[in-house]
Amino acid sequence: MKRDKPKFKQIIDAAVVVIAEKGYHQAQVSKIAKQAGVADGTIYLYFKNKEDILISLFEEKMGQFVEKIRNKMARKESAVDQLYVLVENHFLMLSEDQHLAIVTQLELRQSNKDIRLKINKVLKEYLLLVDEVLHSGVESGDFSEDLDIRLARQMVFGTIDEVATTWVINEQKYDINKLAPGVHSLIAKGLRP
Amino acid sequence: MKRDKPKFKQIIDAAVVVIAEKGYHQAQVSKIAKQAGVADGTIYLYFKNKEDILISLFEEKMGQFVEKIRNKMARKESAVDQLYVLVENHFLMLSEDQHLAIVTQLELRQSNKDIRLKINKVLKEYLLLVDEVLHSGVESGDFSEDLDIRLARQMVFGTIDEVATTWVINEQKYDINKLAPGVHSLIAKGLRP
Amino acid sequence: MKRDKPKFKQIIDAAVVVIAEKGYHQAQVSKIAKQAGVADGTIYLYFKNKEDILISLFEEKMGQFVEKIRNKMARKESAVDQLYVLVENHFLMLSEDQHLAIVTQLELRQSNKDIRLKINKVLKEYLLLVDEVLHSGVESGDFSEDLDIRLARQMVFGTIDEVATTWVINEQKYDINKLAPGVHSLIAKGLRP
Amino acid sequence: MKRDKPKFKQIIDAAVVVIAEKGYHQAQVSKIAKQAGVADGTIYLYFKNKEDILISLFEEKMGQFVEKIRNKMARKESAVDQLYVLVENHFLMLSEDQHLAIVTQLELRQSNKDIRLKINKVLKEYLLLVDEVLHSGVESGDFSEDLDIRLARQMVFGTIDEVATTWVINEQKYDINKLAPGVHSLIAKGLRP
DNA sequence: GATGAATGAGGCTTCATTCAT
DNA sequence: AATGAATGAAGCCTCATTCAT
Repeated sequence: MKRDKPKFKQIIDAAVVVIAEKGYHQAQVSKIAKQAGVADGTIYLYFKNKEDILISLFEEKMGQFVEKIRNKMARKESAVDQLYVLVENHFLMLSEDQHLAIVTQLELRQSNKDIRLKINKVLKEYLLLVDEVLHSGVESGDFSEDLDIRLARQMVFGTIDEVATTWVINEQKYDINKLAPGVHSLIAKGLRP
Repeated sequence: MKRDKPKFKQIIDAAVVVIAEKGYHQAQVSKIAKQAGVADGTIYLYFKNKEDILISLFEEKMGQFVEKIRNKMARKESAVDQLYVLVENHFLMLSEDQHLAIVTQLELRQSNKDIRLKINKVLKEYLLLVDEVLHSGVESGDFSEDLDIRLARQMVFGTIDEVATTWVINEQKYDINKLAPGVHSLIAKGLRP
Repeated sequence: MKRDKPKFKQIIDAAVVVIAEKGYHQAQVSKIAKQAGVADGTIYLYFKNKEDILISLFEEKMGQFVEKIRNKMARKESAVDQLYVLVENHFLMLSEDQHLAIVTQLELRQSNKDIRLKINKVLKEYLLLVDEVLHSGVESGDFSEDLDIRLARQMVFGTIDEVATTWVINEQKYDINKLAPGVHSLIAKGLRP
Repeated sequence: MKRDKPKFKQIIDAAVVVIAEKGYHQAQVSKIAKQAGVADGTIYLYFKNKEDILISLFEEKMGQFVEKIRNKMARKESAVDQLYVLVENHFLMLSEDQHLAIVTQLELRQSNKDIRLKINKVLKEYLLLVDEVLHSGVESGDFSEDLDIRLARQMVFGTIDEVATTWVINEQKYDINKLAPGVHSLIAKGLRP
């Protein structure tokens, strides 16, 4: 499987660095190849085309992201606590990889519609995770029983995403992890019965 | 003043239509010129460059947007009611101009970092409006006294924006105006003392 | 109409020169543009793509070719004489434009299938001309009454084309016009009753 | 000798199949290797480069072709009969290997000038065969004594080749063997005293 | 003021060939 | 002898912007 070969990850990591440092439109395949330490043509042994690099990048990183959060959330009982884990780790993981934060919050958003549609599919996994917490919260009575799950999910994701994007736009000058309690509080209160 | 000449608005409106219908990356200057009924070169009598069209577009439309909402909000006394006016009219104005909704929620976001930074400056005006409501709500005791205004603003805007974007991605199939009460409720509860 | 603008012909003539001198695979668009004295992009104001240059080239030149020969043939009464005019002028026109001869006999034949199919359509016009002569010859009794027109056409064209190609491969060292009587004699005898 | 090892022929036959089925420009070395059931690198143990495959292909196939026809022609006495054998077997051998017919009549002609020049050298053997028939015909009085051998050869080859090419372009829909008498008649009459 | 023909820089991708195993 | 992963050169086309009319 291509995804398991070292060069696959090597190229994806190179793409993250190049896009973060040079910007989406300045991230030529040749620059990514150079950063990865391979020839231009080698890229195409592992990826169909440039678009495929970006989508794979998102799949790979977002996949780990969702899995990690899912695991950590499983250890908490209450939906409110799970929600805290979600917010906390979302911020934690962005702050652990500054390049990736720039790429996902800013650069990848200027990709064309095709790429964004495929990225959205990957994102669905994350949104499903949010839905699960919301459902379980409604059932346990932690959250309002007439919660519109779809709207609530949009509030949760919209808020977290906006906070993250603002942090990246401000060049990650402050510690986003410190914002987790405040964000969680705003969200959790909105969801309460 | 160029902004007041008929062709200035004519070109901006043409840009909105072309971008909404063809997408950001297919919105060439020549297409905008054709839609506006002027020659390519004429564009450059009214705008410095293509980037300037997009920023002016956002300034023009967002300016009217903020002004209208500000007026309507002024008629309400409580911060909670003002917040409702904000949400309601944000959705109302997007639903009144489907092309503009597509442009601001989807297409303009794939512009490069430079343009997005300048757009963000225009957006500040709107965010200030949110801040005002939040401040007045804190002062009146409607909202929690230890509200982190910055975070709260990000929740308000992030939520509204995410709801709007989701609606546009879903091709405006449902009536976004009907979502205003639910969105307001989620937000307002989050802000409560 | 684009075909009538001076730059259209200018670019086609440049293409003939470049292809003849550098060869089909070395005839980059930028070289053609340089030879034509225009910018690379200007090519694309007159032609859809590189393929379109080649097809237009063939259409333009072959069109004139067929028309001239048709006019000259009209002045002759007997099919045998018309056939002589055909052979004579085919050779004459190739010898008048050495570059074009190289392009049509050698270089254009290494184009891909798509281009060759479109070139074949243009060639049909020429083959129809041959068919007309053959038919009239059969009717007048100059040619055998059980002539298989299709086969006869293939002999006529195959022979003329082979003679022309051989002449070009031999770098046009001898005067191809002098071969017209011999070629005509071989062909005409083959067609006789 | 490399030519006698099984893989040599195996690769050439694979090349014929791939070129016939995918077309000249889609016949990458890797596809030929796959079809031959060897690794890409193995090709280069038997051939200097890709060009060498194509030329060897033509040599190999054309060599057999000429030899077979020469043998069959030897059994006939008169030049006219020998000419019939030539035409008949030329068509017969093309119709016996449809892939090879496509390759020699259509695909190999889009190779670059270098390859085509080398192919022409191989073709010389065949043309010499034609010359021999023509000479013997002139000597025996079957053909005109002032026959221009060079021109006559071009007529013979040009006609046969054009008939064959037309048949391949028409996807070998009809039986080319049935055309041999007609073609022979056209040619032989042209050569007569 | 208005036009629109002309400009020209810039990057993704393919594929013949090599060479360490 | 055989493999196949890795290499890297090379060119078509788009489109924002200019400027002579």
